[in-house]
Amino acid sequence: MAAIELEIDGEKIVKEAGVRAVDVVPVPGNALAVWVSGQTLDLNRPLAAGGNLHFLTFDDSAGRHVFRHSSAHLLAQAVKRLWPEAKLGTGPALEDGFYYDIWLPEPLTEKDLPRIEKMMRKIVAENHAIERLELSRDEAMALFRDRGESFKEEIVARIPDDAVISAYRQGDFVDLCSGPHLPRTGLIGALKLTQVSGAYWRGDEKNPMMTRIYGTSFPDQEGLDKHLAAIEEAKLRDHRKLGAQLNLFTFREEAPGFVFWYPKGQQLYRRLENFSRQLQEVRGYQEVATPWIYRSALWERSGHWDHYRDDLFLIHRDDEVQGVKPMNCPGHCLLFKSETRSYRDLPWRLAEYSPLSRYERSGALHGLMRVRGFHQDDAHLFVRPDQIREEMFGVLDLVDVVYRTFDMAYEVVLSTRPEDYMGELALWNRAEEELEEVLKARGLKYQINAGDGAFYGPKLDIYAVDSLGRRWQCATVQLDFQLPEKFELEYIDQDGQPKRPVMIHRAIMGSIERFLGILVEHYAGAFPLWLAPVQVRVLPITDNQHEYAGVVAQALREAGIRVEVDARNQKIGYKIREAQVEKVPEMLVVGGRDADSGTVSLRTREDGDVGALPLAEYVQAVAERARMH
RNA sequence: GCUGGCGUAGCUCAGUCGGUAGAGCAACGGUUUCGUAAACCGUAGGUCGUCGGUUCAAGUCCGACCGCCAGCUCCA
Repeated sequence: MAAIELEIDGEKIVKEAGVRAVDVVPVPGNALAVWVSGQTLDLNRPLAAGGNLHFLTFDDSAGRHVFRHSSAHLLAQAVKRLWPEAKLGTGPALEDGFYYDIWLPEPLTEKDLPRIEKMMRKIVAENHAIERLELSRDEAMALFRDRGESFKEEIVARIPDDAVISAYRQGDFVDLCSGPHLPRTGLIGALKLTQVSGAYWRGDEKNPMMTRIYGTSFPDQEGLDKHLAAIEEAKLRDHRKLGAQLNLFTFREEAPGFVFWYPKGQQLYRRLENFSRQLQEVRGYQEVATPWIYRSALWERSGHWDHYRDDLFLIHRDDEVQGVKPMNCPGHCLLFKSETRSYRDLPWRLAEYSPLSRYERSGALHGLMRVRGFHQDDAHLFVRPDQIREEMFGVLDLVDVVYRTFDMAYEVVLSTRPEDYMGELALWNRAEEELEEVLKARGLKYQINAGDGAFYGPKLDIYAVDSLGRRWQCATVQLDFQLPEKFELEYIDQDGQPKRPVMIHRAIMGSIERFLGILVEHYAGAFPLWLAPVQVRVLPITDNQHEYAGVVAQALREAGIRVEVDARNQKIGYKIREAQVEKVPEMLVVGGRDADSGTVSLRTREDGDVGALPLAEYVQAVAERARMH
């Protein structure tokens, strides 16, 4: 056998070809798989050629992926033992767990999960070696036919001719899989099945419904416990739950998908909207308001009728059909057209916060995150082609200010020309180049999703990262070369000739409803002082301090602070508890001592009792704190 | 929209075998006047999601519909 040279952590060793990574691993316990020459391989896979070996552990995302993928196989093996007539679909690893789609003769419920977990643990204890098999297509077909795995046969049939067909065996179980996998089932130290639901085979409603079982797994119990605690934390932060507890909003079955804002929620909502107005005014945006119902001819012209019709709320009156707007762009195009525009008028930046409606399918509705009636911090920029770069720069600046204000990091994805693009290729190329230049000029790291742009222009999607590390797509910036065509928009250029402007669709928060939902979860309902619907609550200790509490509140109101007095006949501990539960940022306890000396005893949501200070001093300080954002 | 689960007081939930509705919190009334996370006593509150069916009798069993939850799908 030929000798091959392997490099591990900078050290070179020479071995015979066919040596396995597991034979040369420096720390045997931790390694789950190996990264060599651009691919992850099983530790047991014989190495044909030399190269740089990097051993993957649970700390590597690729290592976790292998671990969870093997966990999915373990799940399938357990289910097959319990229900031999089960037929396997597919079972991939997820970001922090795994699932397996399995056809079963009877539906499962969560009550069945402990039984399956128990069987999984048994198979872990049996500690089977996990072994890779390479098969010809005929062998693979025969193998899965014998086992009654009709879905697997279907997958085998779809594998391209030049691909290697592999399967993995562990004890009595074999699954079609390209791998890689853990060397032994015994490595899966802690696991939990989390939920069960339905999913169509290959994601198509016309196909049979499979049972999808979700789970997660870790090398040890500690990791699993931490993960489950994090899930609990996320549940506690669920904006639907907090929204009800904090009296921000509610939903009613009389209007599914539409929000009822309570005064405190509306206060927050207005705050966000005004924050956006304030930023945009400074940057030369002009706010407009355009109609919210248009005759169908408008939607035909804009292209919505063809592409978006099922999502429109339609109104049939007087033998004609009208549609409630799902977005503002057509209205803004009509405004642009209403006068002759000069090249000097551009860029023209139109902002609008009007209500928008989209008929989301009933199963898609989800609290504030997916509604049928909403508003966006929407704007359209009508620009000359030579202005694209500078305007994009300005938009990204706005994005940066907004997300920094809410203490959120963000990630940018550039989506480029799809195959079915429309418009001039030269314009596309130039625009894409300029977008990249702007991203680089701003020092932003970005990913490219080649071919994922809209047919009418390339776009930037911006993902906000919240305090739990979750990503939310909020801001989006889309160049549009098509809508100006459809609406025959023109400006008169310097040379006296009519030219076609480019449109930039952009939203920073996106849907303000949804953004507020994200903020509720991001802050766990404890909004920073400048946003909090009630900034200060005054808590008189007895009825004797009601008059003084009124004086305190009035002084704060005059300083622009949103303040409430809790004048109920309750003990101070009760009032404090309630204010804490409602996450009021600052509480002022006022008793006889304070009334006599003109002080307030400050207690903050985060730090508890701070102590007494003169009223005037507090008013000035809190007004200062409330300004910072 | 599809599959599964759920729907009882404002909220969180109990309600056995089909026999006619229950608790805590909140609300309201009273007592208490209190210094940093829940005082005490009392009162009131229900078309058991809606409609239909089975039954002497339905919160409970059956069907349809509505809404919510999870997932799928969708999100030009």
